[in-house]
Amino acid sequence: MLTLKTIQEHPEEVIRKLQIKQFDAAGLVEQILSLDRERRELQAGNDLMQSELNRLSKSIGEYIRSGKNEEAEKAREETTRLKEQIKNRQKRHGEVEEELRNLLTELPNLPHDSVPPGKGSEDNVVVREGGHLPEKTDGLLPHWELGRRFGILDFELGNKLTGAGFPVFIGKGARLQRALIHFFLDEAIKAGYVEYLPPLMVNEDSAFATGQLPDKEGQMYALVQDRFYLIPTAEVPVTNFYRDMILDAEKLPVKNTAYTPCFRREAGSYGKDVRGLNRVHQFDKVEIVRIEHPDRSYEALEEMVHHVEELVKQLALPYRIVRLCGGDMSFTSALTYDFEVFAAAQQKWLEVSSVSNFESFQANRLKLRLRDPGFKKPILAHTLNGSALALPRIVAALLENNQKPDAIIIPEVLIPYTGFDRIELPG
RNA sequence: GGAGGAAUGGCAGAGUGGUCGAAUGCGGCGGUCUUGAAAACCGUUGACCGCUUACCGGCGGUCCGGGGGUUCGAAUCCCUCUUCCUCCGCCA
Repeated sequence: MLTLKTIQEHPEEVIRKLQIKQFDAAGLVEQILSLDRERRELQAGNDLMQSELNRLSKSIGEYIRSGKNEEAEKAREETTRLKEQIKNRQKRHGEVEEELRNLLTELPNLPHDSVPPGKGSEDNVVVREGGHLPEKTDGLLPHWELGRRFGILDFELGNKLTGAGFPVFIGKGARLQRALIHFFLDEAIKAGYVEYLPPLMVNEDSAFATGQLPDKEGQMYALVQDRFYLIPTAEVPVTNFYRDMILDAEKLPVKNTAYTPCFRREAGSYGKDVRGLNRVHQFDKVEIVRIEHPDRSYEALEEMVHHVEELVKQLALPYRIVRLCGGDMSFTSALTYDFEVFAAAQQKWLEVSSVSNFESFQANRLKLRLRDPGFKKPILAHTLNGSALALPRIVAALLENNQKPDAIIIPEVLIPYTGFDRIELPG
């Protein structure tokens, strides 16, 4: 959520910057500004009347204590009239405030100056590539075939238990999952992140604060009876730790990491790139989350990109880093880098990580602030997060890229975690 | 699941209808003293909204777990939800 102050002080800049995100904000901005004027007017009037009422109430007390019952009765009558007025105006004030809040939550975050213009993924800018693309790809099997052949991954079984998009990992396949999670967490801890194991369900307040509600409600699995939501990413619980908090600026940065399963309905995304592990409803992910001082959040973003890059490098996967264009960015992000790895059999780039700086957009909803001696009042913190990493597509690429006719070779860095260096055909 | 108790400022903890944003202690910040520090003493110490102001600031409003109610007036009374504690039952 943008702050009202930003909109009041730079309305034309807000409109111009949101154009880069392919968002026409002119109408909304105007509505917000006029509604805010109304809100302030109402409040000024209400405060005045409330002040008068408080004064009268006090005087009644004094009259009664000094035995002036007649005066007390007179003042009492006056308050009845005043109270009626206040009640009506307060109702309107409340409505205006709610409406204002609703409108504010409709505005996306402003893109950073370095965000390239563009409409969709074709306009994203590749900032760096690494690893080696496979030389020959003839005859390579896609990972869903490999999963079946090697007996490590079963989609039909998941279908039977739950439905499409809930794969079951078996034997060395399951072990590989666990190894990857362990490896990713160890690397994050080495880089100074504190590990958390949070709840996998959150309440409405949490879902609202990180922006899943109200817009992306349809993307989450809801537990209707208890009004909980299954988390679509660890970002939700781990960022919500800091809801309604004022942190000491000196105690920054906050660097947290968490492994969680993630649950996504993926409504409306059927039909394209959904085969196998490319898009599933439940998957494992290690997330990194940071809370930073506004002065150094972009420095932090670069550190996070570097961290994720080291992970894909160590896994020896061909990768590229793209800076998302305005039209392809998320609602809440100011700047996002996506990581893609190349899956040799599908001959496709698969997104495995998204690293973003939300600046103060998320902090404003969270009411996450910093006490900085340089400022009289608490200032909004900056929040960032990134996947480090999401498992299914990493597994897809590992299987496809490391396949031999009779085995799948495990990357060296994972062997201490898996306890084996290859997955062989079942006997 | 049953019975009882509780939720107050960064923390501890007083306050059971009016002058209470709230005693007191601790912590934090500033000062006196000191070569420096500690101790002691003095002062100060929340968030949000609005009006005002060149700035310092000033004025008004809201906030005592959340929501609703009673009352001229609520931290205090009533209803409701949430969380925590004690006891009993059940259970991994």
